[in-house]
Order: sequence, then C-alpha cells, then structure tokens
Amino acid sequence: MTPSDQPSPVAPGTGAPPSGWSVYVVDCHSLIFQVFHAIPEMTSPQGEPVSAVFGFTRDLLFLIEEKRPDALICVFDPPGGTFRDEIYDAYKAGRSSMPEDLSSQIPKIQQVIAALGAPVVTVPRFEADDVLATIARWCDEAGAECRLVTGDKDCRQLITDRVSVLNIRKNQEYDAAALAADWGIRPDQVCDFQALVGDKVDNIPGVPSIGPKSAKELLDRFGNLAAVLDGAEQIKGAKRAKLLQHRADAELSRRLVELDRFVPLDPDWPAWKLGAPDAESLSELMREYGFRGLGDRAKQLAQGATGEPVADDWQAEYRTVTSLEELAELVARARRAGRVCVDTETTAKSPRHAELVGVALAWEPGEAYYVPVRGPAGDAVLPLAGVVETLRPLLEDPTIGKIGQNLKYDLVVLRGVGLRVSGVEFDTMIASYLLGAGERNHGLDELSLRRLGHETIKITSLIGKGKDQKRMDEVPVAEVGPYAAEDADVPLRLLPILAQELAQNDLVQLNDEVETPLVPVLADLEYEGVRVDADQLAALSERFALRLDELQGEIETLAGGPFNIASPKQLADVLFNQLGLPVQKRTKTGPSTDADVLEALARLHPLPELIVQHRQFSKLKGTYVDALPELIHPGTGRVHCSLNQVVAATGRLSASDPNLQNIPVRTEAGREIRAAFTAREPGWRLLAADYSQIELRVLAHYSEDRGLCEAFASDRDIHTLVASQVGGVSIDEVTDAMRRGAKAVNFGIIYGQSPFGLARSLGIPKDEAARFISDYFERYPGVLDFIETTLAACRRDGMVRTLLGRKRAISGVRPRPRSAELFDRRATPPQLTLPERTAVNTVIQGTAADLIKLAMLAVHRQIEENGLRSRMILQIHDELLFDAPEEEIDPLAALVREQMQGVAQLRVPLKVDIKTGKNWAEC
DNA sequence: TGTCCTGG
DNA sequence: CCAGGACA
Repeated sequence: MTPSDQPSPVAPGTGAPPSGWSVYVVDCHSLIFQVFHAIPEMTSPQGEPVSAVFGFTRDLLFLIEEKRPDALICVFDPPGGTFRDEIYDAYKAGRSSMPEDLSSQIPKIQQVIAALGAPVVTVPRFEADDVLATIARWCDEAGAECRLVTGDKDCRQLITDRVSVLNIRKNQEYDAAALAADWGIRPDQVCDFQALVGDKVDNIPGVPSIGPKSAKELLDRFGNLAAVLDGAEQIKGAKRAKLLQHRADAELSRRLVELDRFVPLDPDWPAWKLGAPDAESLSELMREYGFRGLGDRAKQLAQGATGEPVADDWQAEYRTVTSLEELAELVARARRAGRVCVDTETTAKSPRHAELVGVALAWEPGEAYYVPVRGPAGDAVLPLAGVVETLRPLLEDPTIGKIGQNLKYDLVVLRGVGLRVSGVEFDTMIASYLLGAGERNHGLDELSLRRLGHETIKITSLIGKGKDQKRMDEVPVAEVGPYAAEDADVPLRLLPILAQELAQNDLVQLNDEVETPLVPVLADLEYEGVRVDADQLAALSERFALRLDELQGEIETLAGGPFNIASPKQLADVLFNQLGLPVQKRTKTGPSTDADVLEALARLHPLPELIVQHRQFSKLKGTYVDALPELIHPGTGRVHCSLNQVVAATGRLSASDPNLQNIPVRTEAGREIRAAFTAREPGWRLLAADYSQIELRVLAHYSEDRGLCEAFASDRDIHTLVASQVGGVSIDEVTDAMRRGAKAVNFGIIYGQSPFGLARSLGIPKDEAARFISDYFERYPGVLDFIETTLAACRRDGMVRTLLGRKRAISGVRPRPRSAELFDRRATPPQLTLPERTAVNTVIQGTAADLIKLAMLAVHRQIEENGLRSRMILQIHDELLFDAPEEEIDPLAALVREQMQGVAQLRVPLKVDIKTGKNWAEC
C-alpha cells in the first residue's frame, strides 16, 4: 500500500494510470482458493504443504509471460472484518474458514509475489473485490485496459468496454458479450441479478424460488431491481408473493453484492509498475519449495528482464597444468595448505570400468587446477605414470585432508591407477545427505545452486546426452579444464557452509566418525568386488529358458491361445475376461494381477500357479542370470557393484549395477543363482556374518520391555518364544501357524504395519490379526510405549533420530493421545498413518544401519591392523560378506564376530551368525 | 509412468 | 517400511 506520508500523485478519487497501460489486478484469495482445490497435495522438500504456492506462482508466471502487463497488482483481503460484516452479521457465514494447510502458504505466496516484482495491496475494512472495483474504475475513466483476475462472480458488475474479468483457468476473457451469453443480462444489471438470485456460499439471501432464469426474465421486463420490486404486483404466480415478502432481503442483498468503487486508496502507479523479478530470491524460493520447472521459467524470465544472464559474481581462477614440474610445484603448495579437494574426470560412470582422463585439484576457494592425462589427439596431456608419481606424496599422505564430492568414486578410480588415497576428511555429498536424508538430489550442481547460488557447468554441455554421448576423453582439454576445475572448487566453497549446518544439527560426530570414515571402506568393497562364475550362469540361463518355454506352452494351452505373459494388461484380459475368474483387487489402471491375487486365484484354476512360476523364472533370468555376466569386469572376473551411501532415507546403504543386495535366496531357483557367486580363487572361501534379528533387538532395546529383553537374553528362537508368550502356551506347544503369526507381527511392528496389512500378509481375517496385535501389546507393553514416545517426539520436533543421531524429517504425525488413553489402545491396536509408520520404522531400521556401519569400520580396521589378506566384499543390510584365504577363515570369523557384537552395548546382546562356503549358496 | 518382484 | 530393476 502507498505509505500515507507520500504525496499522492493525483487528486483523491481519481487515479488514472499512465496512458496506454494494460493493468492486471489479481484477487489473490480467490485465485489461491481456486488453485488450492485444483491441485493435488504437494509438499516442499521440507515437508510443508505448497500446492497453492505452486499453482499461484505458475499462474502469476503465466500472466507475466503471456500478458506482459504494465502493472500486476495483487490484492489481498485485509485481516479482520469488512464493512459488509457491519451491515449484515451473517455475511459469508457459509464460507468455511481457511484450512491450516492453506493459510500456512499465504506468507510463502507473498514472498513469491515480492520476488516477482509485483505490488501487494490491502485496504483495511474493504474486501479485495472493492479494491478491484476501484482500480477498475480508475482504468475505465482513463481509457486504460484492465483485466480482473478472479473467480468471484461479483466482479462481473465491473465489466465495461475496457474492463473485463479474466478466467485464468481457461485463459478466457469474460466481457459483456460473455455475460450476455451466460446470464443474459448487461453488466449494469449484475448486482440486481445477484440480489434476486442470492448466493448460498456467501450467505446472500436473495429471493427464494427465483433462480438465474427468472431473474433474467424479470430484469428483461423491468430493467432493474427497484423496478422489479415496485412492479411486483403485476407479476403472476408464486413469485409475486415471494418478491413482496422478501423485498427487504433483496434490497439488503443488493447492498452486499454491490462493490465499493471508492475505497480509500491512493494510487501509486510508479510503484505498481511491474518491475524486474529479483532473480536470486526467486530462484532461491523455487528451490526451497522444490519447484524445478517453475524455477527454470522464473530464471528465464529474470534473464529476459535484464537482457543478459543472471548476475553470478563467481570469481575464479582455473588453470590447466602443462608440465610435471608445474604439477610438482602445485603438489608442494597443496601439502603446505594441509588439504586438497580432488575430482577425477573419467570415461565412464562406473568407476571400476572407467579410465582416468584427468584430475582436478584445489586447496583455496576460487583457485583450481586441472591435470589432463587423456584427451583428443593433438591436445597436450601429461604422462599418466608421471602424474601418478607426482601426486602420490599428496594423495597417499593421511595427514593431508582430502575433500570432495562423492570421493568414493575418485578413490576407486585412483586406486585403478595405483594410488591408494588416504586421509578422507570431508565429502560434500555425504554432508548434504545427513542434512536432508530422503531428498533425492545431492549432486554437486544442485548443491552449488542451492547453497552458493552458482550455476555450474553441466556435464551434458561437454559430452552431450542421450544416444550419441561423447566420452570425456573425446572432449578438448580446453573445455574439460574449467569444468573439472570448477568441480574441485565448488566443494571447497561448500565445506564451511555444510560444516556449520552439520554442527547446528548435531550431526558432526556422525559425519566425522561414521559416514566419512566409511567412504574409503566402501571404496575398498567396490574395488574388490565379488567373483561370479559366468559359465555357471550361462548354463543356468539355458535351463531357465527351457523351463520358461515349457511354462509358456502350458499357459497358452490353458489360456486357449498365445499372449504376452509379461504384460499385466493382457494377462488381466485372459484371467478375468476369457476365463471369467473373479477380480480380487484393482490398481489405478485395471484389475491387479500381483502375486497375492494369483495365489488367491490358484484355488479356482490351474493357470495362475503357472503364471507365478513363469514370472519367477523370467524375473530371475532377466534381472540376474542374463544381466550379471554383462557386468563382470574383464580384468578381475568379478562384479563391482556400486554401494550408495546417500540414497536410502533411513541411513541404509543401497546397491546398484548390479544390485547385489537383492540376489534371490528364498526359492530353490534363487539359491542356484547364489551358487554362481564364489570365492575369488581356489583355496579361498566366502564367509557370511549376519546379525541375528538385529531390528527386533533394536526394538527390544528402545522399548526396554522386560519380556522382550529377556526373550533375547535367553537366546532362543525369538518368533517361537513370542508365539508362546503371546499365546500363553509352552514352547513345545507352539504350532507352525503360531510361529508364523508371531514372526509376521514382529515384522509388522518394525515396518509399522497395520492390522489390515498383517491380515493380508498372513491370509487371516482382519479381526484375528487385530487381536494378535493387541495380545502382543498386552504382553510387551514397552513396545507400544516406545511407539508413542517416538511419535510424540516426532510430532514435537518434526523429525526422528536414530541411536547415532542420524535424523530424518517427517511431518504429518498426528497429535498423540494422553497416556491415560494408551491403555485402551492395547485392546484396539493403533492404526498408524504413513508418516507415523515411517517414523517408527526409521528409528529401528536406521539404528540397525548405524550399528552395521560401525561394524564395517571396526572390521575393516582390524583386518588391516592384523595384516589379513581377507577382504570385506559386500554388505546386505544385516550381513557382511567376506572373501578369505582358507587358512584365515577361523581367525577372520573370530575377529568379525567380536567386532560386530561389540559395536554397541544395547539392553540385549547382539548375536552374529557366521557361515562359510565355497559359494554364496553354501553360506 | 506404473506394475511387479527381488532383497532386507 | 525401504530400496533397485525389468518390462510394456
């Protein structure tokens, strides 16, 4: 609003905009409500609702881009009442108040408006509509074009030759012609029309039994409301009585719907002129809310406004090294600095299959060096061997801190050229992950943009994308240099920012003592890899192919013709249309054909069972048997999967290329695949050490439940024990079904499963499952207390933490019941919502992940200190796999057990089972 | 992109 | 609950 001490540029009451202007006025609350209801729920990376912010920003960007207004005035309703409340208490009583999920977005929307360079106007005691009416009048009087952006029908009374209402959803102008086609009246009759018809939502009474049609007829005949009311006597039928009886209502209605075109507002056209957007804060906001697409549009808009790229005061000195002498000099300088940021450029994404193209080094922000060792013919590069030897005293010195983004990658690559990098100090990717577990993008480009406001050179601008990508060694050194140097510079600049944030979030210890030291350990695992017998897989592939052929034949006979078994759509057609089997459940796109459904159908027809088998074999063949040989490293004969430290929101590792964490184990065919994973050479064996029931032990620890803790202390089969205690029978009396039930409940608790989910996974009725769970809570009361304590803390803090302080933000946990109500909940098990289940699961699964990470660090160190040749080669959540010379098996087993069991002193002992064999199936 | 399946 | 990957 115009400050009152500013002299008004025009006389009060008149407010002509500069000539030739096109003025857009937005009724913000109207638009916000529209988009809020039109757009499905969206949350920002921080978990706050932002769907209305998104919709509003999108619409405003659309207006700016497409309509190019000279002024874009955003009008908000004032807080508190308006003059209409003063003349009629029931005014707008029918409108529900704004939901919290929406009102929390209003300040965000106002930030966006400010960043876009548009003014916000509010006039106390006057609704936004009245402000629209006033500005519309000014425009009309001055002959300026004015568009009113609102969904409110009241504004139709403002329509003139110059003023129209813009329907932004349909991008249609609603003018006098549209009004005539819609209501059949003129703009000057709008108030009278609405006074007769009324409006339920705004609690405008109107005249009962008069709808749009009769209102139009009356106005056609009499011209306006006053004439209609005066002439009511001449009207025939029931309407006459109604009009006479509700004359006062109609007159009040007219006063309510008529907008005030003279609100006390001083126009300030210079200030209202749509300015250039504030690119920096705009893109910052778009990133904060997670609007990627809008961010790009906003950026373009900002560039268009200034005619040049967004200012980015990035000062940097990047050089490409041209001689080994120069490199030696740089190494000496880096050593003096005591730290170095490293980034390697290579020919491939997989570090084990990649060739080194160059190394970038930096130790002071704003200064970085690129050392090329490969490049297109004719480009000057340094000899690899010389570079390696010159870098060795820098990179292998543990006292020189190594900084970088995804250092594990560089460690594996450099190990490939004979450099064992030591002294890993800070990895920006890991810091970003610890600060925002569950966020998908921890890439350097994103970090730079988000934390430094600097747009980095994209790799695609060098090597292109899609099918005909170049390799980095095919890109001229002159282009690679600045790109690589920047990738060494950026982490250095990010470090202080991230380090401070880690400190603020109590994550320093977890970062410095667990996650960062784990980087070289994981690099070693990846570097070692797992031996796979390609011949065995080839034989298996043939056998599976034969079996699949057989199955396909049988299936087509039963189905009465060929079809694509792999297509759920075609399969559904065969099962439910051609065979007429009953549909069990539906997916978004059609009847479901998943394993549960097929199992249920198997009792009615032989086909589903065959489908299950076919799916199983084709899955195993496609995902493992045929894919694995492709990934075997020609030099090592082993597969070197990638272990990702920053993907899983709970703190677990994940594996890919190939994912060795989901090699089959439950079926016979799956175990045959495991048998193809072998020790690396004759005389070596595999050793698998897995934590027994680690997640349940974590649950026992947190719950402090006597019964559960004692169960673990007794070292008996936990599922049997729980079955006997919950069922109230002796251990010998526990049946198979009871143990299965207990096991399912145990898992259900860890996964926060609902009684419904439990019933489904066990195939028992829902009330039976619910009773099982309540019996469980009755027997182990500490478990429910733990769940409630966890949820209360999550509700309070907006996040949960694991044993080592790893945090995960979770919003949406409902207010917790008072403790008195907990007793009831033992009788009727709690139905947890998704965020609540996630919160419980994260604490348990994340703590288990913490423990095994500690174990990996301890075991890795011990193997090194004891000079063993044995190697850790894989982690599968609760299991560690080792490749060991036969004579080391016993000492290794002892060492591994001791270290794994000793990582933490919980209220229950940690138990480790160890198995060895020539292949993984034997373990 | 959604469905299904493998593991924990 | 959380992941990765194949397939249509």
